[in-house]
Amino acid sequence: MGLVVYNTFSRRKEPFEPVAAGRVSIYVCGPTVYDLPHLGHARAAVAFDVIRRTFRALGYDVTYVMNITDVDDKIITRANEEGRSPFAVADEYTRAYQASMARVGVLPPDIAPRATGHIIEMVALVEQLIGTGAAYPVEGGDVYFSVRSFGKYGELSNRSLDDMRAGERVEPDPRKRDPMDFALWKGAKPGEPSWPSPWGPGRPGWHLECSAMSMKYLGESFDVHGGGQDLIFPHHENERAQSEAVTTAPFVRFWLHNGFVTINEEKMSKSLKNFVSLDDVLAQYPAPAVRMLLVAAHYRSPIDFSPDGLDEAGAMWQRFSTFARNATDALDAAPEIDDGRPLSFEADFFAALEDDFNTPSAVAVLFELVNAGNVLVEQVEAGGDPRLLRAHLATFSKMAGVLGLDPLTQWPAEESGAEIVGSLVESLLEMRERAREARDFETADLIRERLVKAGVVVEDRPGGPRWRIKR
RNA sequence: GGCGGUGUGGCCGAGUGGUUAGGCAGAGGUUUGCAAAACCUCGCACCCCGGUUCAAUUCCGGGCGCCGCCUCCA
Repeated sequence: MGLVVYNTFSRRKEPFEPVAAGRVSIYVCGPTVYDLPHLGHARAAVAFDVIRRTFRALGYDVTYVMNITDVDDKIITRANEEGRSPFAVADEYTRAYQASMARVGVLPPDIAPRATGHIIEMVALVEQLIGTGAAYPVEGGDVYFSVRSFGKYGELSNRSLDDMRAGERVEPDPRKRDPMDFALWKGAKPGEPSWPSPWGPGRPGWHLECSAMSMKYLGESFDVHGGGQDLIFPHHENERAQSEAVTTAPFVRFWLHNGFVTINEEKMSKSLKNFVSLDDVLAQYPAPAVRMLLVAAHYRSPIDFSPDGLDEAGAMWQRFSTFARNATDALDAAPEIDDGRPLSFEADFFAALEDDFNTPSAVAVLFELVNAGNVLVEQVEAGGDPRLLRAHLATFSKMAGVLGLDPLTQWPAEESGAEIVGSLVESLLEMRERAREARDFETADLIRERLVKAGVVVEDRPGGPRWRIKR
């Protein structure tokens, strides 16, 4: 089979072939840190986290870079509103972003470069662009990129400069040669953070950092560049223009873009003020449910956010985690034998992921395994051969882990005081067992009802009761 | 207006030229002191109109609906 990936550039699926055999270099546009991350950020982070894990599972040596944009108009605006330094704002929300993403199981990138740490590289890039005639400085310390100088401008987003001119909405800056020219470097205004440059003190334009940092860490040509669909134009178009105007080499082989999270069928975004912060969602729903919601749809499709959707995703997750636990318990009582035979589920699972990271199909395979596995659990509990179940559980763990949804290795109890709660539940269950032994079911049921009310589900098993927290 | 995407059973959501997606919810059953969990069974879906074909939800053409980008945005 082999991996096939949808490339925004060609607008079709293509067989994946990396620049260097066996290795994959990935650059994903990270957040501009001026506010708390919302569900949309989580969607992008999880989408590319799964993509990254898939590459790894397929045997590639992966280098994964996600930047932090920590100098930007909005950060400055926010800092001014709050009367503090832009650096403090950026630092606060960088931490918030990293912490929130970790909560939904996103692995930290191999490299997480910050724009402000790469001013030298960016200035050098601008100098080279001026040298080739692709950029020009103007009065006021700004430097612009000349889109007309780059013949391939518009190829990525599939639009022509002439068509776009019709859509001009703001009156063009008279200093620009073409209205579509964009700023590589912005001359400093009073009160703004700035760095010295040949064109006077200033700061980098938004697109510049990604060109400078991706090429620094991954080379002039790398394999995968990712981000939200809203970044295709102008951000990625401009990045490509800047980069290739200097190197003349193909900047990126595969452009991947994730779909949006919507609310009431409308894009979630800061400007529409309809966003839900990730932390707010996590305060009400378990993290694995949130991740399940994101993984149960294809990464290029929109996902509509709703409480019902999260509840359903939570139910799906419950089925995963219940199986893992039931299987583990059944196997604990069984002899340690493993015949190491690969199951057909594994081939189906990876075939799904190799088709443009089709996580919904992959999830379906996991459910099929869970179903077969649950049947085996009962057989093993009845004294049957544990080998097949052991293989199922191991395979399940491995595959679910590729999606970042392995109940066995992830999602430790976040609740503070979990141990205390645990011992209290155990005590109550002990009393309930005594009541049950005395056939005092009234008392036994009362205890169980109270526990259920508190969010604890009790399961009576042949070997004694078992409980779990349900939200 | 330009460009891109999309329309699947109550809901979410894959996919395919003729053969079971999967899940959630719901109904019945097995099991259980009762539950929970699990298992079994059930609903015969593919926006509309043409066309190609022995056969189309799947291909082609047209139409309608919805979403996104074209300005900062994951």
